[in-house]
Amino acid sequence: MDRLEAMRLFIRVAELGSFAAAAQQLGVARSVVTRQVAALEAHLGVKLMARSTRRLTLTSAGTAYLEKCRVILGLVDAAETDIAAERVAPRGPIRASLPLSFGFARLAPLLLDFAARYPEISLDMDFSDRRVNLIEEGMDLSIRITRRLEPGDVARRIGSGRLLVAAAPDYLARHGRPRQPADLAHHECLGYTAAGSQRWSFTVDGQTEHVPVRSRISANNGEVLAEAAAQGMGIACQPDFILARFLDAGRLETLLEEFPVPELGIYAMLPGNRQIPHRVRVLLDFLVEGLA
Amino acid sequence: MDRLEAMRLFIRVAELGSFAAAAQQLGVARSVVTRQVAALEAHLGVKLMARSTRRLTLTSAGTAYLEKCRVILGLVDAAETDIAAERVAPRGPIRASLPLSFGFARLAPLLLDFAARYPEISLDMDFSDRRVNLIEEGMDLSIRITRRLEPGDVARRIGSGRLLVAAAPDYLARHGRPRQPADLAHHECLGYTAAGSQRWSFTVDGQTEHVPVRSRISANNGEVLAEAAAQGMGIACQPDFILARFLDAGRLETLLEEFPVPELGIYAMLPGNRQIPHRVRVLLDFLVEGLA
DNA sequence: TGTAATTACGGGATACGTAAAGATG
DNA sequence: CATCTTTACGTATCCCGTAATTACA
Repeated sequence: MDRLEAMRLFIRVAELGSFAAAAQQLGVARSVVTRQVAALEAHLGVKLMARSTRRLTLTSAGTAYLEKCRVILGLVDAAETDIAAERVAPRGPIRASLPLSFGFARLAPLLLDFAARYPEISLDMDFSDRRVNLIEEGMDLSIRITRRLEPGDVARRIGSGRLLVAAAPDYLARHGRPRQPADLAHHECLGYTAAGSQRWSFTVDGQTEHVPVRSRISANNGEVLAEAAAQGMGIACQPDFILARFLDAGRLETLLEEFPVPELGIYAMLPGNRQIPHRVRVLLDFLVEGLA
Repeated sequence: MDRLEAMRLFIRVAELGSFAAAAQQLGVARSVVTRQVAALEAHLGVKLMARSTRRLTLTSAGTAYLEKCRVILGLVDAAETDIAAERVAPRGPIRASLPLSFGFARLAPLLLDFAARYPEISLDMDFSDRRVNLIEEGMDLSIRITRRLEPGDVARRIGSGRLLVAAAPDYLARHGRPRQPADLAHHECLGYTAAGSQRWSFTVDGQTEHVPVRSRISANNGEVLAEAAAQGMGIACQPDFILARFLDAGRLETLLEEFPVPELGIYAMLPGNRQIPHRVRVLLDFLVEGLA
């Protein structure tokens, strides 16, 4: 039984004081009203109204229930009205800051689809890897790929990634294949930024170990480092979505797979002090679905 | 579609992050869950969750709607829990004050039925016609028959009555039959209390007219006055429920029917300053139904 | 006796479960 | 390829509207 519909009928009957009038007003047969209200009463185990052919009176239970039905149906309608606002064609500009490498690797095709799908939204994308202060910059969102959020961050997780360690086949042929994380100390390691000493993290025997690695080359762009590794310049540790095409092409192969690297979260950092515009929520939904 | 059920499923899916888990937990087929959520989305015109075979994420609309669903279903459950309280067998004493005449005419059989129906309720009835102060007397209810309530009264209308003017056939044969209200001035009029001068009200040409009538006999008991009229002592103006058995027996016949007398309300006066006990509400419902 | 509520009943829509198909990691 | 979601499909159930029945003033 559809209880919401039954409640709607019950309210009308109570308001109009008549089954027949309620039936006519709602455009259904009289028997429907009778049965729905009777079913409601059966479900509750209580008579809601004392009826005769002439007069109709709510019982005390009916009076109490009537008010609750009004509240409930009001909330249902309100919820649907709010949802309806989500359906209007979103429009306006979205200013976003995206990591360059991630942007090219995964976001660009998605954003093209999005632009085609929502022609009324203009995208103002800043493909830089610098950290952006959302509020001062007036940005709507900034995508950040990180192991964990920091306290105070307001963000929505829109996807996941995993760091992989990989090198070119001929590099491995020349320098040997590392068998465990500690072996990396003897190799040129191509990680994110921060030249000189770095520490990469691995899970060894269920424990996270931080292994110091040597790196002479650094860059703030994963694509560049992946390309460097593919050319045999060293061992790269980069997210799967960056390495994917190199791996597919056979230019890189993964290493140390039995020592997993912590998962990366892909987050849309949001301004915490203002309402998220509808068009931004639409974009986020779109990205979540596209990155799934 | 049963939207409440769909909302319940949607909540479970969102909580468990899986259609299959929700289906198993609720003991329905997976396809049911899929269809219900899809139907909900179709009804709202919005995708509530982005799903893949591995990961399931609420959209922004879904997040907002989820909270509303929780509130709504919580209210529905609360309403049904409250109603359930109405089902427990009522018990305890009810102290009531009843007009003697009305009590005998109409209430006595109802109260007998009530006592049989609810053996755990004891009835402490004060059959007097004096006006009772509910609060000071500790009464649960006091039945009053009146044209209208006074400001500040707290009451529930439990029935209706109508004043009828009637006299015995042989009285009419001896004194003549009044044709209009003004004719009553020449008759002994048996009304409620207040001996000497009284005014009875009639509707004449759509206007309410107050007709002065003469009365030498008064009583605070309608049965007594009706009996007096039946014995040819005058013309009675009493509620239909009192005159009924005299009329049925042919001992009285009605007069001036084309001049209607205002309707009477039968009210259960209630204490306004405390909660009405469940057993009293049950009695009121019972009386409403019995008097309909 | 007439009006309103209820019940009976037949046809049609709807919803379920099983099972196959599709998608995804 | 294993798992989860979705779709296809046949069946059973439910629900509606018409019409007969009952209750009440």
